[in-house]
Amino acid sequence: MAVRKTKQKSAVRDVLAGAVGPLLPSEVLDVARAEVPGMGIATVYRALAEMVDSGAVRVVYIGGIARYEESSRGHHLHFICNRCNRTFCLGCCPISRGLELPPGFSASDHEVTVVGCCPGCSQSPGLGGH
Amino acid sequence: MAVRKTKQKSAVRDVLAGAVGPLLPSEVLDVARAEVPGMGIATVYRALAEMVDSGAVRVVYIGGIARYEESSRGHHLHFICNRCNRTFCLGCCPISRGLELPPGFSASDHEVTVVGCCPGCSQSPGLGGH
DNA sequence: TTCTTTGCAAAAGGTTTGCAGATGA
DNA sequence: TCATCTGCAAACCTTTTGCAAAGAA
Repeated sequence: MAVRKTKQKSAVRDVLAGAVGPLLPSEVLDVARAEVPGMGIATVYRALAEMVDSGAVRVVYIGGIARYEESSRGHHLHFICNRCNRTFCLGCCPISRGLELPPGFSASDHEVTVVGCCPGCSQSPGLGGH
Repeated sequence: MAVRKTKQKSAVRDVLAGAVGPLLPSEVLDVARAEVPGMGIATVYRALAEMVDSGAVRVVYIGGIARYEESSRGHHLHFICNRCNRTFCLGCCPISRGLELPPGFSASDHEVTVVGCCPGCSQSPGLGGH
């Protein structure tokens, strides 16, 4: 079960490295195809799964939809604009600095996602998608 | 498009009222069938959608999976045990009391989910599901 | 009666898997 | 060489939709 290096996996890694926020598998494929024409969606899913397993990539669920980003970016707050549907990575997570749980509960992970309106859409009412 | 009252919708409402945390549609169906034998999953989805639209029920996404709970419970912190896979509603949400966003961003909603080990599983190592 | 709702089955997404051929080491 | 990886297509699963029959008002 030796892991091999392929141009498809490199493409996926490059796409995530160049992204400004977590991406959908379909978005990864669209960009990766510029590097590897004819690449298939199954390959994207398999590459992402391998990277998540190795810890290089993290899954972020926003509104029930999985998106992927480099885990080297560290834990942070995600923001999704409900007009243009774009995702952003904001500063530090507000609950990383102290989360109080009732006795008996221990946390191993947490997710925080904020939904709202981004600066671009705030300035141009009615132009956003969706 | 007058909304009618049916035993199926009452069953869904009763199930959510008796739940200790957000439920999956399939879990709602399992319990609702005790009240309405032969009920179908499509009816559950339609009833839940109607209740979400009316504001009576809220969708909670945990690990990319949609669960439903009464919105009358107010905004709070969700906890999912990674051993027994049960969900819990904990106290107040830690970021409701002050969320700072960069200039230009405005929040209309947010989700916080914590993953970890619940009191029951902490006390009986190895017994949990999954 | 009349229009909404239901259950069934098919359709629709997104994700995963099986397989034969291509390819990295 | 040869085990891993890829692309394709089919399989899966959850959620949605079409439709005829059942049911609320």
